[in-house]
Amino acid sequence: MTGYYQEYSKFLVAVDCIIFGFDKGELRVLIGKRKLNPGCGQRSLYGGFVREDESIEEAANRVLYQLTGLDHIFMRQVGAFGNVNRDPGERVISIAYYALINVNDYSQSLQKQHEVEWVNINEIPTLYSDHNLMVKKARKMMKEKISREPISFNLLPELFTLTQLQRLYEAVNGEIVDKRNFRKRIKEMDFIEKTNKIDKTGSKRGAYLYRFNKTTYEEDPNFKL
Amino acid sequence: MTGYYQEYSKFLVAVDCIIFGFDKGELRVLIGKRKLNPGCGQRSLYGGFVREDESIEEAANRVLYQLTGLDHIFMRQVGAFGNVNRDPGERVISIAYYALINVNDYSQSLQKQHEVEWVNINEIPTLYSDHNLMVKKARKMMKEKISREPISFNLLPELFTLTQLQRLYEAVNGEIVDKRNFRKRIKEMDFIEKTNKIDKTGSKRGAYLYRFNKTTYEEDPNFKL
DNA sequence: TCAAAAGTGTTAAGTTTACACCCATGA
DNA sequence: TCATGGGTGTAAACTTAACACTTTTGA
Repeated sequence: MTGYYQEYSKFLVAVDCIIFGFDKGELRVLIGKRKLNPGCGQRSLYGGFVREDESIEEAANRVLYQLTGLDHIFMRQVGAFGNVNRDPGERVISIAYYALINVNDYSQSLQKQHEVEWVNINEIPTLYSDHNLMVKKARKMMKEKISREPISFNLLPELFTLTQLQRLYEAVNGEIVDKRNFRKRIKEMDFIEKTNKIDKTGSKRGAYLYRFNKTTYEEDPNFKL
Repeated sequence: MTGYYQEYSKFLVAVDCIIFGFDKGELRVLIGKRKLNPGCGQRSLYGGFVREDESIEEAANRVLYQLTGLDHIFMRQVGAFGNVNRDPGERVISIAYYALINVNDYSQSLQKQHEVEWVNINEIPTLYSDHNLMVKKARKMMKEKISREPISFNLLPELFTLTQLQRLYEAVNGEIVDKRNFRKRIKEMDFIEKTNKIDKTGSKRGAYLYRFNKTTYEEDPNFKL
C-alpha cells in the first residue's frame, strides 16, 4: 500500500451501457443476459468492471468494443449509480453510458455470440439491479440531446432518406410530426446535404438520400429539431 | 473477502460539491482550500470520500452537511470523473454534485471555520485536479435546468422581489433581460405568488415580495424562463 | 427636489402549426 | 391501374422581442 488515502474504503466500479439502435421505425436498446452470479441468466444491460489502468470512459469504450466490435462509438455518460445495495452480490458503484450505433454496423453473429437482442424502448422487460432506472435516465438524456445536437446521424447509415430521419425523431420523441414542417426545418440546415443518390428499398418511386456533413455543421452549428 | 467479484480491482470513490449561491447580483461558488496531501492548501472544491455504509448521494449530503450545517439541500449529480491520473495522490474516482443554497442560510462562522469563500462564477481560479472541469459542467447543467424547472428558488430567500429573481436569471444566463417581458412571464406562473409584504432594503419605494408555492406548482407545472 | 428602483402595455417580428394535393413507380 | 411512399407551399395562430414613461420615497 503506497496511497495517500489509506484510511478510506475502496469500491468495485463498473460501467453499464445503454446501446440505442434504430430499426424498422423503432428505437431499440440492446439487452443481454447476465453472465455472472448472482442473477446469472437475468435480463440485463451489458457492462463490465473498470480496470486499474483505464479511465471509466476507456472502460466503457472497451466494453462497447467487446460487445460490438465497433470503435469510436458515440457515447455519453448518464451518471453514477451508487446505492449501497443496488447489486445483490456485493457493493458495486456503476457508471452508466448511453451509446448510439447504426444497427447495420452490428454483426448478427456477434449479437448471437453475446446473447443480446434489440428490444423496443417501450417494451423493456424488468432488468437486473437498477438497470431499468439507467435506461430511463439514458432515454431522457438522449431525447434532450437529440433535439439540440446533431447526434441522430449516429443511429442512421451514412446515407439516409428524410423519411428515415423523420421516423427516428418520431420514435425518440414518441409523437408523430408533420412531414412538410419537418422537411422545411431540414432545408434550413445546410449540413444535411442532399446527394444525387436514390434509395429504392423504401418505396417504388425512390427517395433521395441525404448525408450529414460534419464540416459544414461546425462552420455554422444551427441545429434544432 | 466474501464478495462475488473477487477478481476485480477496487477504487477510492469521492464526492465533490459545486455549491452555488446568489448574492449581490452575482452567481457564486463556494471554493475552499484543500486539507489533505497532496495539494494541501490548493484551492479546491469541497468534497469527501464515500463510505461503505452510504450511497454516493448520502455521501454528498453528508459532505454538504459537514460544510454548511444544512440539511435537505437541493442537489443534482453532475457526473463521474474517472481519469486514471486525475488525482495526483492515488487513483480516485469522483462523483460531482451541484447544490443550490441560499447564502443567508450559511453561517459566516462555519464559512470561516472551513476556510471556504464565495467566488464569482466568472472568476474561478485554477483549482485542484479536474475541479475546474467539474465546475464548468455543473454550471452548464444548472443553467439548462434552471430555465426548465423552478429550482431558482433554492438560491433565494423564501420571500424575494421580482428584481432579485430577474437578476438571478441574468447572472445564470449571462445576459440581461427586459424587465417588462420578464414580469409578463412571471405573471403567467400562478405558483409565483405575490404576498402583501414589501421589501424596503433594495429601494426607497419598496418592492412587493413574492413566494414560490410548491403545491400550486405541482398542480400545474408550467414553468418556463 | 431629485436620484434610484418599482411598476406597467402595446406593437412588430418571428416562429410554429395546420393543412391537401400531385408524382413516380412496381406489382 | 392502383396502391404506396415521395415530394411540395401558404396562411393563421401563437410566441417572442423591442420599446418609454410614471410612481414612490428617502436622502
